[in-house]
Amino acid sequence: MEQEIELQRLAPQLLVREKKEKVSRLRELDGAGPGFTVRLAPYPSGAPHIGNTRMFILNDEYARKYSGKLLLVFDDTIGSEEKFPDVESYSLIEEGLKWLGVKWEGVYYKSDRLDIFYTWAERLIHAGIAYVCMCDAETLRKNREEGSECVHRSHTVQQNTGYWKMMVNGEYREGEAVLRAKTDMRHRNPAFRDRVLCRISERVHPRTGTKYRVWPMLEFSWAVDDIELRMTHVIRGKELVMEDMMENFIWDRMGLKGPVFEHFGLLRLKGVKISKSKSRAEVASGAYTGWDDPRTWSLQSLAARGFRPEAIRNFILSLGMSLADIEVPIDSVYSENRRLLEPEANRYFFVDEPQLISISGFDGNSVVESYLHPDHPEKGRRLIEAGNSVYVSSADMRSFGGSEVRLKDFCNVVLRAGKSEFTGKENRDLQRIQWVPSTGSVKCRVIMPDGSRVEGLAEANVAAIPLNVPVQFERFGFVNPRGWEGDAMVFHFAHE
RNA sequence: GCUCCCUUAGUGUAGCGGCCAAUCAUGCGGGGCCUUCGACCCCGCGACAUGGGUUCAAAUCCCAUAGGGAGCACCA
Repeated sequence: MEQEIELQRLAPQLLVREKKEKVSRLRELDGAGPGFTVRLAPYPSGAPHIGNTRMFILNDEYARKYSGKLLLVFDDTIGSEEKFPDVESYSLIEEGLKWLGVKWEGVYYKSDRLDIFYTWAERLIHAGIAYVCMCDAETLRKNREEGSECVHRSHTVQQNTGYWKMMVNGEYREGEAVLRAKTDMRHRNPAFRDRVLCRISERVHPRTGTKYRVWPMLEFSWAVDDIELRMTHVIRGKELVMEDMMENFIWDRMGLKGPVFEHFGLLRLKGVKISKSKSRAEVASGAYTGWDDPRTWSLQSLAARGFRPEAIRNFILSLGMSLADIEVPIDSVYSENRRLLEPEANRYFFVDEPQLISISGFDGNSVVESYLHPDHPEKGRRLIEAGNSVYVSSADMRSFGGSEVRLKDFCNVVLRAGKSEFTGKENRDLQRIQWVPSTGSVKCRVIMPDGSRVEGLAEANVAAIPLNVPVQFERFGFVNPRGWEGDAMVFHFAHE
């Protein structure tokens, strides 16, 4: 402390703290340079949601950082009973990415590339790295547990080539045959013992119908496409590390060099439940308003709430590339967005659960003038016609009933249900509450993040505000005007 | 259970053998300002999981322990 005082006397300039750059720099990736190429691999089974944005933004951000390329590769293999591609998801994803400000060049579809996968499968068979296995799922599992090899493993290349042709030609039914990699049946990780590369599915694909029945597994399709599409890096969540091993195994055996793998840890948002399959069902049944329903947490729903894409990006970048699994409160996202909305959103009065009071001792009407934004007077003013009866919110009545409050910008009253006494117009340091006139106020319906609706009244000025430009309902929160339902104006609630 | 990963203030995060008496944001406490309980400004609080080792020197490298997470078989 003494030293600091001394330093202050001798060289005050040394004490001036430099404001560090706020932008969090992403760490450098190994081997990144000219030609840097990464890919985005969304699975088209619904709208993209906030949980998917980490992958989107990190890939986009690194592609920009290294002036590289970002390819959009729809990972639309056939999936499973629970997880299957659907046709409207493709455009939902592109729409979400555009909104997020992700820039990609080139769109690819795995479902267009089956012939390439087949060619590679044949190469693996010829190289003796892969074989057709006719064990049923149960037997396969049992053998893996025991580490024992089945008879199919020792078939010749010629036999496997024949079986493979039969698979592709439809001579086996779903579940009757798979293509497996000859990794090692005694590998320490049981899941790695002769993994399945391709399997048969008789489901209908939204893009290719029933044209193909043999579909690659994720890691095989990427072992192929990370080479074919010339990726230099793969940035993916760490839940996919085992897939790296499988891709590397294939490349090693074929004498190929693949991209550098980079991972980020799992991100959980505290207070956010996302279930894509549930959202999909509720959107389809009409229980949700659509993909803009806040309960989907889709990018469409965030846009509807008035989120700025930069807020999401700043939030994701603040987490960096850490491998640690983290749980971050959703409020962190809100505070990033508030930072952007606060200086811009105009202010209006809104009362939730309106309750009418009359003001005794106050005669006549007056016109109240308020700033659209208290910190930016240059944005102008708004006028509210005030009379001797107004609505206040029931919550304020409960909290402040009986005591003197200031009806903001208007007058002071002792707040009572029914008759409240006028106590003056001067601006004293009282609890301030919002209010709206008894006539001419606009009925509002605010859709909350949990899907519930808050009904209330807002000052008449809101009827004329542009849609989809977020405003602040003072002491209520930031809301985004979306349109009208009959005589009620509909808003989506962003956050406080 | 098996395989892999992680651990720095309440929550995130920077840190890559000496520049660390550890960064930034948020949070919390106090004060200021303002016609919002919002925003802004100022001051303060608060962390290297534990134990061993390597080294002249460890938040940083190695080992063990504890805690947390993920993956686990024909989903991506």
